[in-house]
Amino acid sequence: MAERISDAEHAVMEVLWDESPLTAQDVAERIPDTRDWSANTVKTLLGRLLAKSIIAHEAEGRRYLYRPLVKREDYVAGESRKLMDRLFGGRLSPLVAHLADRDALTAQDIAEIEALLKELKA
Amino acid sequence: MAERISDAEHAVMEVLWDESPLTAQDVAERIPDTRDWSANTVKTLLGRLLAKSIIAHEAEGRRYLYRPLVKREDYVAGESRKLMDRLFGGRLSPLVAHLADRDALTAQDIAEIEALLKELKA
DNA sequence: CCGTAATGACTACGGATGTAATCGTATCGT
DNA sequence: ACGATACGATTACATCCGTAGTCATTACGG
Repeated sequence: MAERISDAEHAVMEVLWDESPLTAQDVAERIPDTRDWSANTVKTLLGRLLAKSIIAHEAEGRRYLYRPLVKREDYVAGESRKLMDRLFGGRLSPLVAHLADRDALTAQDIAEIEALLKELKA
Repeated sequence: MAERISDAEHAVMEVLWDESPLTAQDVAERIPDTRDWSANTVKTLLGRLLAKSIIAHEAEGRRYLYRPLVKREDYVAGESRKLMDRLFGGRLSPLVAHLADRDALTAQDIAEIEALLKELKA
């Protein structure tokens, strides 16, 4: 189950998380243009994701409709945690400190995070 | 310059960031036991990091002392930003929301982050 | 019915990665 | 001086990844 999603595969997943089920062609069309992929490339990636049981497909006539089996939520949670563990000893505050330091924060971000924390304390 | 550091290479870097310069053998000894690597494996990784100019070596007698050329700070910043961009549209607050939600932050974590934000607003 | 296009399956292939063995040489102990 | 040893350099090799081409089959237009 805990199969790894590669970078290219992730691009496919983002499409399917955004909308599903989709045919292979639909997926290919929705891949951001910055990735200049042939339709075949997308099909290969769908095949690999299938093999890893990260997505599933059901026949629709002579082709397939693809849908995610893994929730974006869970993927994102896993990746975030891995980063936090690997680079920040599993603690969130150093991560925040780090990014905050590098001026990744707007005033709105700050307000949002503060609200969040207030919520947590309550 | 912007050469990628693989996962195995990262383990080597952590050792060198913690203490340097070190000989290949010193590095091998300091690799966490969970990675059950032969000394040769470590040397291969040092060689690859050298090739990518992520570390440097200077002769010490008939062997080398290795030291990082890239600061951990910078590496960590890059990785954090990549994650944030890839999964959270480049915004920090959803990341915090996510991790906060999934895992109890200690009161201390909360306090630390709040202090940080207060600092930023000032 | 027949050629053509669409579609999934299979195959390809260079580069990165994880993990090491082997080789050549310099050194150290005796 | 000689054999054992310690090192770096070179080579190995299976797997994964990015990117795609080719093949077989089926449906569709004419």
